[in-house]
Amino acid sequence: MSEKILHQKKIRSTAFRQQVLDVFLKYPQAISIERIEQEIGDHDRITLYRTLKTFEESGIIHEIAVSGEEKRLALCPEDCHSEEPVHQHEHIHFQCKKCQEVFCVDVHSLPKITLPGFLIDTLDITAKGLCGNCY
Amino acid sequence: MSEKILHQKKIRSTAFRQQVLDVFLKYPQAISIERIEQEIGDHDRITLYRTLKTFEESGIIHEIAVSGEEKRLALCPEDCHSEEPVHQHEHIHFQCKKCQEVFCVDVHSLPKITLPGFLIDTLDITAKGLCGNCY
DNA sequence: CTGTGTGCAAAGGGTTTGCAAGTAC
DNA sequence: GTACTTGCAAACCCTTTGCACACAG
Repeated sequence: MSEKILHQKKIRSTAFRQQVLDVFLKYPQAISIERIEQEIGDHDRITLYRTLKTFEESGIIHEIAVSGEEKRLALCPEDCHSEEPVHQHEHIHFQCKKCQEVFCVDVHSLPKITLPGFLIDTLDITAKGLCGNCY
Repeated sequence: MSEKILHQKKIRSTAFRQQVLDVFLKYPQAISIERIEQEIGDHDRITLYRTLKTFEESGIIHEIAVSGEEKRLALCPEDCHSEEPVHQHEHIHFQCKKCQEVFCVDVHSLPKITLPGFLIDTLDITAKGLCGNCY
């Protein structure tokens, strides 16, 4: 599975990359680098950083900034071919105030917002509240 | 002005804090730590970090996470009494794709979003596009 | 075989901690 | 006077860079 994805995204399939990608496939939510490190056990941290950077540039994962907390990473939707620094997905992020987990949630349409004096192109929305496991 | 705000927020008014606060008062947009450092000239970096932390805890400023970029800081609305780690304001953030500046923009009402399986409490929205100076 | 990925060492840079001296109130 | 703030030194830790070796295709 992970091997297939790597080929599909046109990057070399190595044991380490498969291992890292498997962590993303295992979790439905957005995860921190710390979590990844716990999951893959003994490893070279430098290689991990380079792997994550490659994944991001290849449109495999995207970064989610969370105010006051460390950033999270999550799988992109399968159809992401973005080589742009900021990926465009039709989804929003949800952070649970209790368990702190961050989820990517697909939505059919994003709300429309207009601001006088600004030309809005894209929306990046992070909702907060309680996830299904916590209420 | 800055002295008044510091008293109002019940923290000691020192020369350094006034200097830092003046930078925020000078800029309408959210600024990076780098920008603050440029503005205040020669200074002790450690004291600056502690000052910013104090400001954040006192509800004077709030942090804005921007994916792939360094975080920004901006003044809270005057009525912010939030001692919570995450402040609640009825505004959204806007980042210009050309000049990269981040603005806090007041809105009368935030859009309503519902997600099956999630209980949404607050929305954190960052719009991207072009600001008035860039189009 | 050739270009790419990996792992180690070292360096870089932002941020935090400890503590003594200075300052607001 | 007392508690808080500042500034310096040092430490921390995440992240990047350089380079030789290993490996995918």
